[in-house]
Amino acid sequence: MSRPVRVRFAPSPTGPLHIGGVRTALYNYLFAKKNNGTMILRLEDTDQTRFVEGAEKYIKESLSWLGMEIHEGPDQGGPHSPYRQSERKPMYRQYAEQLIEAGLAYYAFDTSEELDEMRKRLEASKMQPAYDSVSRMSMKNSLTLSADEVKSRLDNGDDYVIRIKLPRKEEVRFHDIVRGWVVVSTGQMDDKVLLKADGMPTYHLANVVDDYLMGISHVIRGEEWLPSAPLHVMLYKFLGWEDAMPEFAHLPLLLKPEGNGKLSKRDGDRLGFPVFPMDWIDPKTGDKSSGYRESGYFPEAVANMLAMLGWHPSDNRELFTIDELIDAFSLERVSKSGAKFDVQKAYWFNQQYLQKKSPSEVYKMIESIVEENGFDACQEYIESVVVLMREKVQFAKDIVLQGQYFFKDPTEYDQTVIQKKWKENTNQILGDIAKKFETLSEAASPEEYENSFKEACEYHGEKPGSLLQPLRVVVSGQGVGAPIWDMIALIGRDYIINRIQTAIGKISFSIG
RNA sequence: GGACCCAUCGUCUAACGGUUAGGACUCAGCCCUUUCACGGCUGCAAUAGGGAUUCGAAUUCCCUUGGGUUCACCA
Repeated sequence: MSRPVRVRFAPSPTGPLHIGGVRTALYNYLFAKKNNGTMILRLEDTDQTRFVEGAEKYIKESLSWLGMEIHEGPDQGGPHSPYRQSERKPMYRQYAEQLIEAGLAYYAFDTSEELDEMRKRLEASKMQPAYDSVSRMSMKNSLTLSADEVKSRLDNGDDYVIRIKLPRKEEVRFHDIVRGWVVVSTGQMDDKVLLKADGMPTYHLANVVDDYLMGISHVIRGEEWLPSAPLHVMLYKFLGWEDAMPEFAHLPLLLKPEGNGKLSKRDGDRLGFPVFPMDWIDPKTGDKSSGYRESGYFPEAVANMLAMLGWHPSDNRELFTIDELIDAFSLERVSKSGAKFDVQKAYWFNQQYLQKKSPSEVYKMIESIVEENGFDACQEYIESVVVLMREKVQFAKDIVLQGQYFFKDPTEYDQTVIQKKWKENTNQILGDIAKKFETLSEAASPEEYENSFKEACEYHGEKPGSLLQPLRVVVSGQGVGAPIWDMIALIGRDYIINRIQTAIGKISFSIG
């Protein structure tokens, strides 16, 4: 009961880390930190055919971007090095052989053609196409072949795999922290391969052996592993490690926002939101998948959002820093059902974090965007823009993109506002407003601009409200934007006067 | 298809067997701001269906339906 909490995140470096995988990592991390435990990163790279250049680096960078620290792993080392399964290859065979000696596993020499044939045959007779306690007796393995033939095949160097020998009918039951008791009969399972012909272990063997060797106390992983969990339980039993078996927690899946099924790479492309934590360029095809980081999301916002997709505290709180998540997290409050991803909610989370950031933090994020757009402004000016624009946008970059008028004169003017608000004398009044502004000092306050504006309106007998939108359009080109007087004061008297004069030369009143 | 998992507003979710079934996102309206946004208030909106147990069921049990995962020498 009181053994130290040791959890692992065990991705396969076959591509970019999926956002669902990120959430699995996050839950592992939160659980570890909550219980003063250890977070281990283990690379499950036993399939040499699926190795993808850069995937391991991508995984580590993603975790680090989101603020998850790894306590033991390929980079930080640890008492159970190495942490890449390919480098642990020699360790697995002995356990497979131990099972053979105990009569709990066997050699199988079937070719893939023979396996296909067997499956087709069983399917044709409406049986489950499984390599199980029944069908194994008609295959080429150390259960059916004579001891001499097995030995000669082995000595001969023939290809073989090692399969687990499951009892014909036995109930396997285990407890899952999020799902309760799960019961499956071995009659429904098949004799899975443990050691492949290339000498590498399959996931099942490697996973169980490593979890045992590394003292893993809790296996927290996606629900897609639930069907193979009984096999893992059998392996613990067969290897005599029942007492050290970790507790299981199978997490609900992240589902498509619309329609059915698991969230996939294509959904992001189609619906316009990232499915990956960071940008990823496929080294083979060159295809680019966009990530949260490059899309302008804050790592805290992404972590917060992910945490709330499948977990919920006992109160109604939704905004949590990582430390607060650690404090509040518990596996018992993870939900059972899959969660559909909601883009709107993701925007909302990001917006909430944007509001909390200090101007200088936001400045750092958008500095490069200002430059990329060819704008020239000092930090102080940009930070003032941040203060005025921050509440209107969901992403920091939109401060620049939607507030371009802070950095350059408008070249186009919102036509719908012009059509709606312009009257014969509008240009004339705007011109008078510009003249009023000329009497102000260069460092005039927002209030002074506002008063001058009101005086001009009054002089013409116009309600200020009817000129407010036109003024905004000639100054910014847009019908909506930052608070107008603050905006004008920040841009500066001479620029504003110039903009008004340029605009009234371009905009003409027309009836209809 | 077999096995397993799941089922509360459109979405994420809350609710010791006793609540007018709560919150958040979205949407609509109002207030604030002489615009927009933020914020505040209000509204729309759910226990998949059927049985059983119980004084009482969203909550326990069974069936149906629906959805999901998984059935490789991939993880």
